[in-house]
Amino acid sequence: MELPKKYKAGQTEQCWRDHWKETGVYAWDSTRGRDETFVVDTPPPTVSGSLHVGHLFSYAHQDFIVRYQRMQGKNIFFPIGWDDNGLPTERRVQNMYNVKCDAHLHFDPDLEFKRGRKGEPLRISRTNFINLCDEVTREDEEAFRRLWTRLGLSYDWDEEYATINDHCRRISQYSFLELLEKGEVYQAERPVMWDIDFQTAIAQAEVVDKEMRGAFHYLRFGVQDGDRAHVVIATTRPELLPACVAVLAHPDDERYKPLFGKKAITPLFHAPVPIMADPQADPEKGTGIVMVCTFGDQTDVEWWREYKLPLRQIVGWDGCLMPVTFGEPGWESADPDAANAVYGQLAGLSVSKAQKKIVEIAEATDGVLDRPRLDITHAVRVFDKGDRPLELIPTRQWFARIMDKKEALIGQGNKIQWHPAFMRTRYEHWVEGLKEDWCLSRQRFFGVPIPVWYRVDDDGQVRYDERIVPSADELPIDPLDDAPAGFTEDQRDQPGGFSGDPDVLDTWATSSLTPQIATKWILDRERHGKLFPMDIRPQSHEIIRTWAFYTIVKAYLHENEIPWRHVVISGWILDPDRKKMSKSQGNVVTPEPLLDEFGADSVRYWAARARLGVDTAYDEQMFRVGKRLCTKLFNASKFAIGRFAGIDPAQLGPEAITVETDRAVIRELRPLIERATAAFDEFDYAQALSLVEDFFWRTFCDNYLELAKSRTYEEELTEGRLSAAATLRLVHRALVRMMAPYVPYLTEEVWHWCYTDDPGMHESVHRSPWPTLDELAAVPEPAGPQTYEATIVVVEAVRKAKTDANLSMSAPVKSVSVTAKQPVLELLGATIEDIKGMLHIEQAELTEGDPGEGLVAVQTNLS
RNA sequence: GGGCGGUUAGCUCAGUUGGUUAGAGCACCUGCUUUACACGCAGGGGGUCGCAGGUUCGACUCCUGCACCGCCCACCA
Repeated sequence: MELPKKYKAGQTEQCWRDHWKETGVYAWDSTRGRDETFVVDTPPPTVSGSLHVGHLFSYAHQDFIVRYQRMQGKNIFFPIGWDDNGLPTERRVQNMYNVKCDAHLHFDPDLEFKRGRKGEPLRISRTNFINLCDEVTREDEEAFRRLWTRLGLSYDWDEEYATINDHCRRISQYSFLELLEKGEVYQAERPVMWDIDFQTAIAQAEVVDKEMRGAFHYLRFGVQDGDRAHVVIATTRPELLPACVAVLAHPDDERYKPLFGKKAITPLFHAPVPIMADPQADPEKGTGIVMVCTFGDQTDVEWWREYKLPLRQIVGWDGCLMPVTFGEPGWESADPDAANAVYGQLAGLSVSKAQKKIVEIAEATDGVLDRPRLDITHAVRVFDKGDRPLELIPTRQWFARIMDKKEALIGQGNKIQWHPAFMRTRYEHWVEGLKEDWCLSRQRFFGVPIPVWYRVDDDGQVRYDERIVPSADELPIDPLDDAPAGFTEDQRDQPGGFSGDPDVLDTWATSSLTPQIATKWILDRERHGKLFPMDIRPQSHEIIRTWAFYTIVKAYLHENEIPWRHVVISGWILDPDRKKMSKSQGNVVTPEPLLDEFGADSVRYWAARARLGVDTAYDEQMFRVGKRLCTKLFNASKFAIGRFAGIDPAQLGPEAITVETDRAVIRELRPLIERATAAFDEFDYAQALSLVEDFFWRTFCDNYLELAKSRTYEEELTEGRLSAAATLRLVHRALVRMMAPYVPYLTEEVWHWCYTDDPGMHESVHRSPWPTLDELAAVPEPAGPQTYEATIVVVEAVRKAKTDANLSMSAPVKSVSVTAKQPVLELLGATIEDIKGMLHIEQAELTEGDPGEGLVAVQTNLS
């Protein structure tokens, strides 16, 4: 056999990719049982984002675990999907094609689109829009597919899905309908968190804090029938003054006690509002008395509900102030003309402009402002994909009941093993901190339509309480394009007809079903039963509150189950300044050039060095280290295999291992296998790698290969040469397999040089069994436990002597005298010939005696 | 404000249930063309393990407090 001279990663990778594809080495076997199957709930990457090295990192982690499990004989279910629905894609499609989705339009199958079209945005139906999104994401998916394949991720590509395809829509809509049927999903009209740019409701999980500049404005409210003329209220939202419905202070607050039960008069709008006592009012904040508006913040909503205050909504869906008229019912004012004169200047303005305007007006009006404003910086709530602060706007939305299940959901979290374990706490705290039911509906387009129609009564009013739902076998449907059974399209939005729900589901409502999507759930209950609950969910920590949480919710609501037994959490890749890599930060490193330069195996090595849950600073040096390991493995393999290649494998069984040095190194291999296996069983691929790498480099290459080398060059097929050859084969074959999860290309290459036909092994290293102690059981233990250690002590002493004399390792040594106590001396007697051969020692003298400190005392005589 | 992580060599990180002299890789220094590999080999320098207490025969490891860094959550009149 002619082995290649140099290791070239790029050339071999493509060859093995093709080979794996042809042989179906990563395919799931649907006939095998659940207990011998390892099931992964793979995260479907958001395809509209840009690719960066962080992707390689966490996806490699999953693959290490999966490849180990596969070598443990497990039937692997490792699907891959693409998360393509959602806002980022919508935005890109709108810009690319200059289109705008209009939910009132109908699907036009003949519509054609051109990129970069000028002029007014073309209004198109939801179905047309979704098709367009679908088209665009297909290109992105291709980029991911190429990258994942290059990285050597061992997916079963037959299980590929995309969250917007018919299958996912079917599963997602079915989930919604089943929960509706169970009463776990309901519709309600209530104030919800609302993004004024995307003009949609959002859920608590999508809210983030953002530091923004603001100011306290001190407004003088009049007091009816009071001893004092006014109270001063501090507010950061003066533009909401027209929406003020009450004024509150703490019941024990002496400053305001006398005012409770009386009415305050709002400045500028002259609206009488009740002054009430409430323990939630904090005397320390602002001036200790607060105005309740519909709605400034979550507490306003609570007070509004508790005290059944009237609704005075002024902020519309677009974040602009709506027209209202003071003096009309619900808009009391002691001076409607003055109020309307002021409000007339605000109506139509955005909240931020309205704020500026009302402050101007207040400044120009006597007795409104009590003192100059106080500039502050404070955190406000914004949509995680948005920019401007959220508003609370009363709208009709769909919700899933989760508030009544917090305890149960924490219980579900406790049944799951989290890796690292402390990540469970994040989950728990998130569930404990939930404030509202999960808002499921979004006023968006590229998503899974809510599969509901409503009756329209004879007066043309939509009757939201009279729902029409499709049957399971009709799914997926789009209620804006499909008519419900028993109706025809011309009855849409007509008196006596029907109307389709215009909204789509939260993307998480679909993403939370990745297990059910992959198992095919309702479509194939038997298959679902074989795969669910799954074994692991790999993901990153920032989506514990979304993806992990919602998936646990769905599994609980549908089947009262946990979705998976383990959650494994990867850390982030940070840039060298320890900032998270993200497109918006402009600090991303694109992955393809790295794969070109270092090869997939080296990049995987870099990923494998990082433990679960630990953020890692990007360091290109690690790719070089990985590449070095690959080169070393290549060269050592070439050498080791070359030393036994000409010998009939039948002669190289465990019974051939007769020399003490060989038995000693195999004794060292045993704990390595045990410890690496234990680490991998805990998903600690980083620890396993560190153990294997250390053994490979130091014990195998630096020491054992050199010790055995002289015997392997013996001309006759002596017992010593046979023993060395058998040991090289046994140890090397184990090490290649233990490195296979990390460096799949190179190990497959090496495997194919000589191990494919071994009994008990597989054609592919990736289907060959992970090493076990059983493989070594037939090799006897060395005479004593310290053979290897004592031998290395001697070797190191002689090496040091050579180095101190600035000599080459091949320089001859006249003599070495070794002093040790009897049992150790005897062990050394069995390996001394190897030591002599390794270090070119002419004469060695073993003397019984006290070595002083240490196991062995060594005296080296160089010349 | 609450919580969760972290703080070990110049850098990046290991350190198994407390037990000799705290490890690795990178970087640095010295030497070595040695028939697998100079992408290598051999050797070396470099750390009072964030700070202060405590428990213990013994603490990087356990407890308490503090400081700093990161993250999560909350507040945000």
